[in-house]
Amino acid sequence: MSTAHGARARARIEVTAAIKDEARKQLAAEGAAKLSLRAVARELGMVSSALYRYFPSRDDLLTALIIDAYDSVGEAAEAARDTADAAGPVQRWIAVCEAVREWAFAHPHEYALIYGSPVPGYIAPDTTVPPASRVGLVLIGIVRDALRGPGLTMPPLPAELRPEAERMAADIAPDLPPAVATALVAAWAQMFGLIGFELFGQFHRVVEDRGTFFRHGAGRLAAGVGLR
Amino acid sequence: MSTAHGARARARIEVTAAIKDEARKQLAAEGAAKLSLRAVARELGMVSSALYRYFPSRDDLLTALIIDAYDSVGEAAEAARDTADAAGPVQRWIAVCEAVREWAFAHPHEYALIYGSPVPGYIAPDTTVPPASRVGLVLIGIVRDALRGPGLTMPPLPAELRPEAERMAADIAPDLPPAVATALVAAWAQMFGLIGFELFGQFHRVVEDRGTFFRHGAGRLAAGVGLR
DNA sequence: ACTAAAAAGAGAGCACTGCTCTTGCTTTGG
DNA sequence: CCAAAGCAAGAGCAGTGCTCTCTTTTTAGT
Repeated sequence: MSTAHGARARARIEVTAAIKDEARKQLAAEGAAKLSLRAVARELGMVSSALYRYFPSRDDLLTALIIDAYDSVGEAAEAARDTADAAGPVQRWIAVCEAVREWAFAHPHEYALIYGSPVPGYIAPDTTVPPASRVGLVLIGIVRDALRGPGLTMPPLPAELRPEAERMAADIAPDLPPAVATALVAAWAQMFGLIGFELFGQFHRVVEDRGTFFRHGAGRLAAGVGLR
Repeated sequence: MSTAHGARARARIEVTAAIKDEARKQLAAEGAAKLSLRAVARELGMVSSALYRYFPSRDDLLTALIIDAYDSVGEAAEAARDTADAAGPVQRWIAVCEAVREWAFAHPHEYALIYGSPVPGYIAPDTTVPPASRVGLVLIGIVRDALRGPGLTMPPLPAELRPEAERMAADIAPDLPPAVATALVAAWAQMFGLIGFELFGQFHRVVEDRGTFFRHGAGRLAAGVGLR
């Protein structure tokens, strides 16, 4: 077991969690750029150098927060999918999109951390890949179900894109037609375009009734993938 | 004239430009977070406090760079529109999208500055609004031209979105049908979703032939607005 | 059960940051 | 011609990430 190694290992887990919690608090309050190791340590009543026993650098702390954020938004998407279980594919798609949007507005700085500009010089380790895929996998699942249920309207696929479309489909969802997989990836990115523009203020003085606007946009994305 | 105020005013303009140039250099090299007033001053052979005569704070320098970046990408979009003058609306739309994408990859840190996460605590002054509108205005212009030329396929507009759609159209392009204006705003945000995801590494191990993928995506956005 | 090794905390220190304040010098305009 | 405004320089403050050394505590092997 992981608790087999006595009191020290247990303490380590607790301290690590406390550091992440405090860091998340500061992240939510001030954003990633103002997240300070020294401030975290100060708040926890420890000296700054002691913190380096748990996270070798500020970037490592950020990486931990990034993974947690991906898991958090992924969980929100999965929960929305499960709640809208009985509804049709389009309704479930929209429900998931709205859940992601709501998560983004509840955790703006964490959203910025994972979907905004990457911290300069920072390179995400491969550890972040699986958590980062969760939202995409939810969307893939909805389309997959639709394929076995009411079917899909096949999106267009020009000849020049066919090789890449087949490669992508084989990579991310071998049971989906290449045209659908391609449209899905595009819709996935476009959804975050809508959310990001709204969250980062680009809709200022442009869109007012943003909830309705987004709901309609999400529906059109679903149509673009072929859901009906 | 602006040169009426003698040598001192001229020097001020030159020094201001030199500061912005050096700042842009550092921005391109290391990103906004590592842009340091002291380093800029050092490189220019002046002491850091002297720089505050030109920009009252780091944020003010960033604001100047943001405005320049918006103007730069706007200019790129306008140039692409003018070059593709003879082509049809869809071709011109795609040309503009590709120009924006190319600008983004030529100036990744400037792109992150204006379309990525806003600097925490930073609030964009209204001075940035007109430059920020230029890309959108180019897209509006293409759709407007299409309306007077080959016509448009009207995008769907649900009843619940009609009031907001009419508000938006009146605000940004009174000569466009509300359904078109709404689809246009969405397509505008979605295009930056595609570009941002590619630029910020979300397509890592997902999309390989990204140029072809984007070209097709831009075309589908055009279709979503009703261009044909 | 004892001891060598590993882990953890504390503190000082380095090089850097944004920003302020004071002190002189130079250009400008009445 | 001379006061006023503009500008540069330097010192200094409070903060940052990170490293190094020193001491104490806990673990693990014989």
